[in-house]
Amino acid sequence: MKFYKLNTCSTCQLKCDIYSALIKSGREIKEIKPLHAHFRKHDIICKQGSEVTHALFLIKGTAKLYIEGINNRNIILYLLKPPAYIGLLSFFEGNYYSYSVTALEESEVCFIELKLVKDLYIENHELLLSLNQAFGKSVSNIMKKIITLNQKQIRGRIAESLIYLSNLNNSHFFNLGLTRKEMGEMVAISEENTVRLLSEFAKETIISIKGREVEILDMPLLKKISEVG
Amino acid sequence: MKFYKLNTCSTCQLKCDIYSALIKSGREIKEIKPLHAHFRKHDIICKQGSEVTHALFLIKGTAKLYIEGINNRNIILYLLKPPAYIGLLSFFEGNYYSYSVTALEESEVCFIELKLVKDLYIENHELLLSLNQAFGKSVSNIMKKIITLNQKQIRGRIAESLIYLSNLNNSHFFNLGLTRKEMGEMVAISEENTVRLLSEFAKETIISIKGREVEILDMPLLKKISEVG
DNA sequence: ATATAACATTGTTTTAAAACAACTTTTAAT
DNA sequence: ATTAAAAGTTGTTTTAAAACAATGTTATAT
Repeated sequence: MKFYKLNTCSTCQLKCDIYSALIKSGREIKEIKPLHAHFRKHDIICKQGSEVTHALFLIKGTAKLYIEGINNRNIILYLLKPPAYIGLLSFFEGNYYSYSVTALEESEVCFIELKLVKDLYIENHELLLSLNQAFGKSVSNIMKKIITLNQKQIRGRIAESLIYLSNLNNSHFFNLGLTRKEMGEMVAISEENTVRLLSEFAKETIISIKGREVEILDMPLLKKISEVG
Repeated sequence: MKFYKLNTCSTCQLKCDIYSALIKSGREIKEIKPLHAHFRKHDIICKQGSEVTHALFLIKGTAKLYIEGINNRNIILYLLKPPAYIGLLSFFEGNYYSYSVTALEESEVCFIELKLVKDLYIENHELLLSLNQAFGKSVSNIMKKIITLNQKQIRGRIAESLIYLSNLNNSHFFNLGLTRKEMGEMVAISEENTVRLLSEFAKETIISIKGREVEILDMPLLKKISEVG
């Protein structure tokens, strides 16, 4: 986190659930004291094992959420684009993050004091329910991920992550936004095999790839590959 | 589920959080209409993909919670012993179970209408918070599991599951309660390698095993093996 | 009591994917 | 503009674990 500034919700374009809850609660906006922090590429937004002190909300940019494993090997669970709760999975869990989040590009994050959020959702169960919804959705995705990582072959796994990125970008044409290594970390594949498979898919004209610019040429086939394993 | 009976909370020895919330809410106990169902060994308590209609609470017995993967290959996430919320992870998520739960021995499960629980926790955020706590705890365990499954070698993984079972039973001497195949499913190892490793550990006098009766003889070494990978 | 199915074991072969190595290209910093 | 450091690529070797195969053992049901 290189620099940050105090912000007010009034000037923030992205009205989050917490803001709505605040308004409903009849409290003063100034009570919220949101801190907007800027993160540069590669900056750590929150660190596995560290204490959860604020609710974090991604306002701008992209970030990767990953578990830090053994021998500096990471597994990326998913990518975050605004609006997104960053600390969500660790939020109810307890006091420490069970994963890390790092900015993939210039990003902006709103820090809201945890105590305030807790006070708010005790008054306003709608907020809590909406947090729970998002929470549960993540869990469901993680279940699918466990199966993918353990039971699909690398070809199917790479196919799957290409589909994931295509959905995330709402287009068959998109920029990876990740290094080949990170791309591999999304589905627990070595960097080398990631490169190899992307080239393979390109040679088979399933995708076209130039640098990090990808176009999916045959989505049905890609889906098939991803399903078979 | 072979047979079941209507029960009242008054006769139930295991006073759950839902019961406490009900009392606090000032409602009548009879409102809760809990259905106690008996399950035999191998019976499915809830099925991946099916609708979530009740809150399930394990009262007696043991059950395995697992994801059904590709080609009938399952991954057991954890075992359940009373008192335990069964449907918890899918509870907030939405309408369908993202995993299955099956009884490992004669078990008893209390079914409580979902609507009632939701009404209750909207009135009583303590209930919701306690559900969330348990929920978050599960998530944290799953994170660790992902790393274990992907980054540890089978020796380390078997060591880990032996430690897990030892903790679950609060003793260095316990009955596996699982077939070798299921034991393997806890850490994504083939049945054959599971057998092999258990014999190997026995030969190295790290454990002693006769049938399903296990005694851990050298816990420090087992922990070391589990940590190294 | 006997048959049948489920569970357990052990040695051997195959295979998928990592690791290694050597090199090129791109990007960032001074 | 030059150099250093990331990032990307491709062929080869190694390895861990699954799959296969064959057989033994223990439950379970009739």
